Formats: sequence, C-alpha cells, structure tokens
Amino acid sequence: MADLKFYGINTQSDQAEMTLVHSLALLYNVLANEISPLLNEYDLTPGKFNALMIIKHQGKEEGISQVEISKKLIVTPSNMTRLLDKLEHEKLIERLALEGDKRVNLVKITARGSQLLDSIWPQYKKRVETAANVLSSKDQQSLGHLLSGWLMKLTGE
Amino acid sequence: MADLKFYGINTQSDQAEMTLVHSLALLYNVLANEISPLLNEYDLTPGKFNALMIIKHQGKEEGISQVEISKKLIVTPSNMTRLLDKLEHEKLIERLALEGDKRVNLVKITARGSQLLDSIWPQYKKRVETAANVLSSKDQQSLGHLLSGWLMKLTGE
DNA sequence: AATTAATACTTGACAAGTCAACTATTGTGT
DNA sequence: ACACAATAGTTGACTTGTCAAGTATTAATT
Repeated sequence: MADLKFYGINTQSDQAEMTLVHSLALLYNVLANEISPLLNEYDLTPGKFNALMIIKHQGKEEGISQVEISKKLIVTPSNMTRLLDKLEHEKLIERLALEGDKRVNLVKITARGSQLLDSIWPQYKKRVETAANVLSSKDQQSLGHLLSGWLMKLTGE
Repeated sequence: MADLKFYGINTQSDQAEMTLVHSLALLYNVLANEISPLLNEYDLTPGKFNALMIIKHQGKEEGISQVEISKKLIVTPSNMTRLLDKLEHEKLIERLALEGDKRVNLVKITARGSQLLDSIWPQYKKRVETAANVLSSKDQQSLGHLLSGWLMKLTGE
C-alpha cells in the first residue's frame, strides 16, 4: 500500500493550510494504491517505473546522469544506485561512461526497457485518467495549474 | 529524503491529468523534506507523528482501534502494529482492551504524548504555513477545496 | 448448535528508502 | 603546481513500509 509520510492532520485548530497539505498527502496515497498493482504485473515498482520514464523521456540522446535522475525524482543518490543496479541487471537500462568525466555514468534505456514502457503506458494512462476524471476538466485544469505553480514557487523551477 | 512513489512523468504525450498527478507527487515530496527535520528533533518520524495526531484528535474518549487509525492514514495494519509498538514503548500511547470484543485494542494517547504533540505543533504549523504562503490565500483556498473534493470523490468520503 | 466466514491484530520475510561515511575524480585558489 | 573543496557514485547499517500467512475472537449461515 502506501507509506505514512504525510503531514497535516485535521484538528480542532485546523487552518486552511493544514487541510490543504493533509488532502495532498492522502490523495498521493490513494493514487499510489490505485496504480501500483498494474506495475506489479510487469515486475515493476513505482520507483523503477518512474526512473525508466525519466531516463526514456528526459534523457538526451547520450543519456542522463544518475544525479540528474535523482534530482528529478527527489530521491537520494544512494537509492538511485541500487535502483539502477536492478534495472541494469534486468537489462532495461545500460550505464555508459561519459568521456571527459570519469565520475559520471550516463544512463540510457534499452530497447527492451523502452518496449516495456510502451506496453504499460496505455493502461497506466487509463488508470490515471480514470482517477482524474471524477473531476470536471475545468477543475482538472485549475488544479494542475495551482499545483505546478506551487511547486515552481517552492523549488524555484 | 522522500520516497519514489510518484506517478506521472511529463512526456511528449503529456496530458493535463498527467501533469496533475506528477505535480501532486513532487509537491508531496517537497513538503515532506521540508518538515521531516523538525520531527527528527523530537525523535519522531512522520509516521509516528501522524499516528499520534490521529489518536489525539480523531479518537473518542475511550480510544480508537488500530484498524481505524490505519484506515485514516491509508496504511497497512501490520505497519500500524509495529508503529504503535514503538509509541507504546516510548510511553506516548497506551493500548487498552475493548470490553465486549477481545480482538480490538483501544489506543489512547498518554499525557506525555499529548504534551509532546503540543510542544511540536506551533513549529510544525509554522513550517506548513510558510510553505503554503508562497500562494495567495485565495489560491490556497481554491487548492484546498479542489484537493479535498477530489479526495472525497475518490474515496467516497 | 456447528461450520464457516469475517474481523483485529501479529509475525516473518522482504522491498525500498534514508543517512553517513567512503572512493575516485574534477575544479579552485593561491 | 598543490592543497582543498566539490561532485558522482557506491556501500553499510538502519528505518519504514509491504504482503502473505497465522492466531484469536466474533458474526453469519444453515
């Protein structure tokens, strides 16, 4: 199921901001539980899936460094190492050397990894859409707008 | 830091709903990272803190069952068991028997637990408010409204 | 009344994340 | 040039979560 990391519980001294963070956290968990089983069917975990998505869609042609991936996912580099170990072992990604800097691994998705993602995507998308479509498309839009706006202001892009 | 469980990555085939879930997940992680260090100062984890909050504020006078807590937190009962073991050992909660049903533990917060929560609350609240206040109060309101509305529709209350 | 099913909680084996400390490499300042 | 700091990645010890299976108790069915 989901993890416990959410902040903000409704209390008698509740304020608007509290409810906001509370809802955010619960929503996160609800959606996670909605989608997780699908990924399991393909021997993926959320972490593996998300990393693959980043590598496939946000990496340049030459690849993307591990640090960059972990920044985009807001995850520790140590976690990234072990996660990529698994993906590499399953031949879903490969790690190449960056010439000019021996420290960095350039990570690229393999054909196999790419195909896997392609076969999951439609179902994945459908689940997310189903969850989102309980809201009117107008509400979806304003929510998306507000959320990404908040995110940008908090992280400075 | 935070965990990897987020769903929805911006891709070329991006739709509104994807961006929405993506932002939601990242925001969750950002906020978690914002607040976690405060709790650590008091030897609490997010899970422990949230459980305490539920027990204190959503339990009746006679207490609240473990199953109820885990439902409210969207967490597995097995996780609840071990989490409460710790809280009990630290004398922040106590488990009492429910007469009439020997299966259930009624969980109550202790004076010690209650005091701990009271001393953390102002700082906790401040951090959340600081994060929320990068948005206008109007935006905070509509966001909170949209989020809790979505949540309600997804979970049926 | 006796089985059977459901509920509340626990336990064991495991997955996935954290932090802190480490190696190797690259960048900076004097 | 040389010392010192910063960066990329890894490893080890630990925490927190999951799932599946098990025990005890209560509820439902026949």
